[in-house]
Amino acid sequence: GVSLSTVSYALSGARPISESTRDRVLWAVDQLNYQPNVIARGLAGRRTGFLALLLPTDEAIADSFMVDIIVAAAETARERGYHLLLWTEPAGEPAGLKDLMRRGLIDGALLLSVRLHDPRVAALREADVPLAMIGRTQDPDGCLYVDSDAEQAADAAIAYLAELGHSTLGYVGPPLSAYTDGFGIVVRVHDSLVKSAERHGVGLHPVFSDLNPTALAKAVTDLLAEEPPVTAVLALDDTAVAGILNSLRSMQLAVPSDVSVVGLLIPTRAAELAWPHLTTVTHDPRELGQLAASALIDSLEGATTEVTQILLPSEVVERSTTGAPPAVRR
Amino acid sequence: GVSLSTVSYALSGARPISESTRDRVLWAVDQLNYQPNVIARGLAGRRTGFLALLLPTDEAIADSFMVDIIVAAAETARERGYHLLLWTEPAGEPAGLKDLMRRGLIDGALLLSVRLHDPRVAALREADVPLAMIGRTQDPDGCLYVDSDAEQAADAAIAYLAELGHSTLGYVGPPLSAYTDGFGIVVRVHDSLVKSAERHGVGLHPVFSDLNPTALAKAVTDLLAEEPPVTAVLALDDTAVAGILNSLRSMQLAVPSDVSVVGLLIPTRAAELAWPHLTTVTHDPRELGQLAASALIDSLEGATTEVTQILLPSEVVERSTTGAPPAVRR
DNA sequence: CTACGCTGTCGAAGCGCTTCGATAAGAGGA
DNA sequence: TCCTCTTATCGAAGCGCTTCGACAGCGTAG
Repeated sequence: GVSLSTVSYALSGARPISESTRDRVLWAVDQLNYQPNVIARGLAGRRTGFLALLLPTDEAIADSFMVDIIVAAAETARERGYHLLLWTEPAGEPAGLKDLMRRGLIDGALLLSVRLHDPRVAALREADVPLAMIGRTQDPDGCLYVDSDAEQAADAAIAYLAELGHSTLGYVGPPLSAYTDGFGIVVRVHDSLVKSAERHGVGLHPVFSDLNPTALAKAVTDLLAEEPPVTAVLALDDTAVAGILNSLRSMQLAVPSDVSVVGLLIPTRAAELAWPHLTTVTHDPRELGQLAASALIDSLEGATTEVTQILLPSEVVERSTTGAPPAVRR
Repeated sequence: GVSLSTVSYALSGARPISESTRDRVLWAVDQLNYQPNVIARGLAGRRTGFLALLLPTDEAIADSFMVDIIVAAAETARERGYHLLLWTEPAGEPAGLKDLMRRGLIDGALLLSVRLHDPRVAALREADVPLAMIGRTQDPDGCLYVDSDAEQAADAAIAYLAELGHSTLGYVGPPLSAYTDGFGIVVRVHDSLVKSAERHGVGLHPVFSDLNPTALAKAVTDLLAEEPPVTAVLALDDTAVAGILNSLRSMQLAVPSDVSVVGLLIPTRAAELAWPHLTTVTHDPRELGQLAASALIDSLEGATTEVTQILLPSEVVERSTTGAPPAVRR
């Protein structure tokens, strides 16, 4: 019983509508089970309600918990009335990305697996598409991001092990290619570990290893051959941790009485699948996805004027792979 | 230099256009770097170019390789000019799904983690939305699907172990809730294992276990306490396999000389992360995603009249966890 | 040489919404 | 009482494309 435009205003609230009219409109909407057509709305308005989730396909680091980030982001988007579009492309050359944006399809983009120098960021900023990074570039000034606080996590791990009495630590990092490719988390964790070890006055031996069992066994052997030998091993990836635990077992070394093991930025689920249950510095992929989607939508809707930059703190959760170093050197 | 409609026909091929005109149009398109607006196209035509990827959030079985399926499906969709929309919702009550369809947003849907009785299928068919299942319902007649051939996989595993000389097998299946919830793959693998064992004249002891190390250790202990004790253990999930291998190690049992272990439907990547490298009946999540997306798009575009129903065969890949049973009973 | 069909092109309508400018109705000041 | 200023509502234009019906131009058959 009202005009088309009145309905539109009643639903969007873009212009004042009297309470009685709005009530009638809402009643009718409810009665007819009316769902506005997303496509038409996108055409007419400037906003489309689509967010792109940029998923690099040239990803070197296997992350079995990526799916948690994705699902959490999708859920958050949906709750707030947005749709998440999956866009798979090599991060190195985001050619298709430019087409995507020229098509006027998306309101914003969520970047996964951000590298220190990520060409996608430049492409998006150039096209003036709002974006949120899960991770961050080397210089994320003025750019919205949600990331793990690698510095804090590394420091917490070192402090914890130092406190336990360990004075010589090993770090099994990803293969060197991950550093040269510029994966932020890898570089930041490594650098922070080195700094923290110095600050806490403990020795740190970093090695770079592929994720296969043979390479990991070699890495562990090398660390134990140091003089003095390491009494605790840190690792960044749940696969690496599994390999390290296996290696130690096959060397007849007990965890944690001979060697302690700490997983950096490992989700609870993974920590509890390991055996013994892994002491970790925590990491919550769902929170990462959820916060990033929220922040992006906030900035899209102008809810916040400031640029959201969140570093998620982590804490040490002691499980069964850590203890005091052995009293007598082997 | 031509009319709007001519351009449209030249690009879509919906009506015959002379070669010279088409060439001019294509040249101009290329010159101007023109990208048709997906939204407008969706509004005007009947097709929108969006496919929904239905991701259940009430999923009981942790599948670390879901992300491979998703990425493969997204890549395939993109190659063929479609966009993949992530739609997360409990599979049990697909209320939001109906809204999605009423909105006229999607051309078709890809169902992940299909259950034997999946309410999503009914909802989609009622709304006349074409769908492709990754997995299949109990009675998938007339419905497009791509699934692992659980029957064949189970039979291959049993045949392989029987051939090696094992006569008493154990199967560590997921918790009973997975059966009552009706996860197709779980039920089919279980039933097929039982049938195949009978056919090959070997004993089979199925146990149902949670995925945590304690429960798995208990399951393994139970199996080894059978009379005669099992000499080979099958499992369906890579997490379960890891737990089983750990349990055996801590019982001082050697793999494969004391006990053989076979992973059912495990991707190569997971098999090679285990230690020792796991003998598996193969499973390719990427192929699943790719084929399902292809099949859905084919049917959307009327490329095939028949209903695609693919059962992907798997084969036994012998790695380092299987061998002949021990000559002397422990 | 005319009539007919065919192919290739064009113009216009419309997909379902948003948004702008305009208008009617009511409130307040002179 | 008349005029002005609000406030709530309406009508119409248009977002960028597809698609239908129409029509011009040409070849072919009668």
